[in-house]
Amino acid sequence: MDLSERQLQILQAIITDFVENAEPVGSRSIAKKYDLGVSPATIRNEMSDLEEMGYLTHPHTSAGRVPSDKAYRLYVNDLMKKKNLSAKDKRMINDRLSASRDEFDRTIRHAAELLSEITQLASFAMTPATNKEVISFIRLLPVDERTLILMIVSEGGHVTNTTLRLNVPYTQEALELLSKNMTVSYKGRTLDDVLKSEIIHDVGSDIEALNSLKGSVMPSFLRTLEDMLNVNLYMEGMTNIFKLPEYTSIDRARDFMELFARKDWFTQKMLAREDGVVVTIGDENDTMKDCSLITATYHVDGKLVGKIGVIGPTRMKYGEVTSIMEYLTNNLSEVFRLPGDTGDGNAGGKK
Amino acid sequence: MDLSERQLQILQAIITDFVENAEPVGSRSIAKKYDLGVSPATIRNEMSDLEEMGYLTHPHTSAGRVPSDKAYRLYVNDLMKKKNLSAKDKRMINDRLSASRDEFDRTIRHAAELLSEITQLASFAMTPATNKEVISFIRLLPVDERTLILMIVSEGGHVTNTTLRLNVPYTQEALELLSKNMTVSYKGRTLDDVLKSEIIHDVGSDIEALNSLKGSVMPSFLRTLEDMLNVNLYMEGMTNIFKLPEYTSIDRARDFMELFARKDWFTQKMLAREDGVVVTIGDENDTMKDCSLITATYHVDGKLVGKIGVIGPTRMKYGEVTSIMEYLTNNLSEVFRLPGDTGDGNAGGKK
DNA sequence: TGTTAGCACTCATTGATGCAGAGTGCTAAT
DNA sequence: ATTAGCACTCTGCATCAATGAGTGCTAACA
Repeated sequence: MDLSERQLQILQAIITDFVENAEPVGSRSIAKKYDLGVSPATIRNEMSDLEEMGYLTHPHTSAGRVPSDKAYRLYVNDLMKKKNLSAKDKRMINDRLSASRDEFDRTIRHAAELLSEITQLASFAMTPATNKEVISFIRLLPVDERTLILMIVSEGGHVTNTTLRLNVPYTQEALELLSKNMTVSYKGRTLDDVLKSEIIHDVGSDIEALNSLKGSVMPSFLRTLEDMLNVNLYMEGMTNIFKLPEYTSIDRARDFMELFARKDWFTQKMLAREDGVVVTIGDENDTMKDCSLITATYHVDGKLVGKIGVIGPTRMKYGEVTSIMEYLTNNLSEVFRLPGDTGDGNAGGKK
Repeated sequence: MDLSERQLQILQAIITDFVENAEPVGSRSIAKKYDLGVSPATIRNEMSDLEEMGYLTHPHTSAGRVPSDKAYRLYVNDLMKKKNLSAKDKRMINDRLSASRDEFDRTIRHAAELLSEITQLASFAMTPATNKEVISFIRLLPVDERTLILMIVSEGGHVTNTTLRLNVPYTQEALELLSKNMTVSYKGRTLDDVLKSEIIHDVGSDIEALNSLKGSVMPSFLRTLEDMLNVNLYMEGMTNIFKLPEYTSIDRARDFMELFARKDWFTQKMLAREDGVVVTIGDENDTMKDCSLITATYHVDGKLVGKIGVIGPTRMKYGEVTSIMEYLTNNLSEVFRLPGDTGDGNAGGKK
């Protein structure tokens, strides 16, 4: 039982209107504003049918209709048309992104800022990181006689470091030895691999000083590896949502904020989403039932995948936002493609 | 015109009561709850005097009294008595802090978490960083033929790194040369010194590849130096404030959140505060007029100074919170003192 | 048979009104 | 100097009626 052309038109009108004004929309105002050539009464009848089919709901008897999650889903799948970005927005994206093109994390953060600025919603961006990332090398650098820096670098150039302060002094030689020792052991392995395997304990040695140092460094090494999995998550424009009528209730607002205070949980959640532009609406998100979430992926050297996203109420300008995100991620992927690379994988990387 | 003993007692009672219940307190309830041996009428008279002197205010004629900023100031200076921490809190602080004692940033973050957990307020912690920090060495590490890591380490072991992606490939030799070259040039100088001076352009060389590489790296070097000034700021428990009655108004809550969205502004603000436990109340903070702010400093190797703080409404348990913060920062400073160090400065550091 | 006008009905919102309760300020008595 | 007593003020809450937006149904219409 498909929807008739007219029903689609009416549904679209209701969605458009509700997205704009955040208030239940009545038959009369639809008839007036959108030129459908039928009377309010007819629209009422159609609305009644649409409600029966689950596309609309009724806050109470004498209120107008509100689109349901199902309606938004239909809209996103079939009705929505991509909006062309304004020249201003395009320019802004181009300029702001390329301004910092040579510094990875900064670029990503700018992207999130841009996204929340343009959409006036809350946004986030995360750097690409997966448990499949491959360790390139490990360095231990001396600071003072008891302090040292542990640094792990992946093949993609992702760096994590920890400053360690030991109880006992170490020797320069032991440090260098361990540094090489560890690089040899772990180079080329994925994070996953290292974290799950027991090889940690394999790297025994006959040199006393080395073993002692190793004993101190290893626990932090593991934690630092885990840190590497904790991608950087930049959140921007969280306070934008306070401006929306759906969040004038303090409880709603608090729930929303608390969701994001749990950064790692949120990160996990987002990493699990599929690639490309993905829209989930209301109930489709098990938590955040009254939010919609749009995520998109960008590529680094045409391969490693990072995520960027927008969160807002289900009442959201899907067409606009997805267009912006598409443009933005394309631009990002472009920025992160090495010159001369055609996108065929990890070009330019170590063999 | 000092306050009489009785006036102080009454004022203290009002503050205690208001801090507890967040509601204007009347003469009758003071007389009942706090055993002052006088009738409500007497208390009323005294309250009237206290109001005239600016210690109390009146939301409206028939409401009870509310302590003013001036009253809180008096309380903090003279009336407040340090509270002994519960054994539970002490144990929690000891355990949680020392669990991660060897990893600096993690410890700091834990400290902020602890603080907001115990006080049920919003808290922050920042790692020590000053423009007086001294550069220890600079490393350039290869990732792939166009990607490299720029790493700056200060004498305190503070690390900042940036991953750079160049337009043209670099050579291994040039990289190593530049690395040494830069270390020689900047080692021992303070951040301030380097950022303000023009020496950046001095490091000319006759090797072509080196100069070209340097041209690409230098702008990022400066930005990375600036990043070093941007201390890490950890904010915790921001959502706690939603539970407070003074922030049930969405506008208040939004103002509060927006303050912290401006991280760098906030950081600057906090760095400017004096050392030790500092309490500023209401109007004493030029922004955040209805908040109180308590900051305290901790030491690293008895020298470098980091900050930790709590933000909440002026109605706050000053005695408790300051005690907690004192205990916590002492503990932190202890954790960050090298074994054997007696606190006489940068012990164990490079000569 | 699909469309529309008309009308009764529903329900949230708004503003006025009145009342209860908490608290003050003043006065007069102790 | 303290206190009891009382008039007065102001908020908060509940009640009530009016308003208006919007539906659902029925009957007329093309």
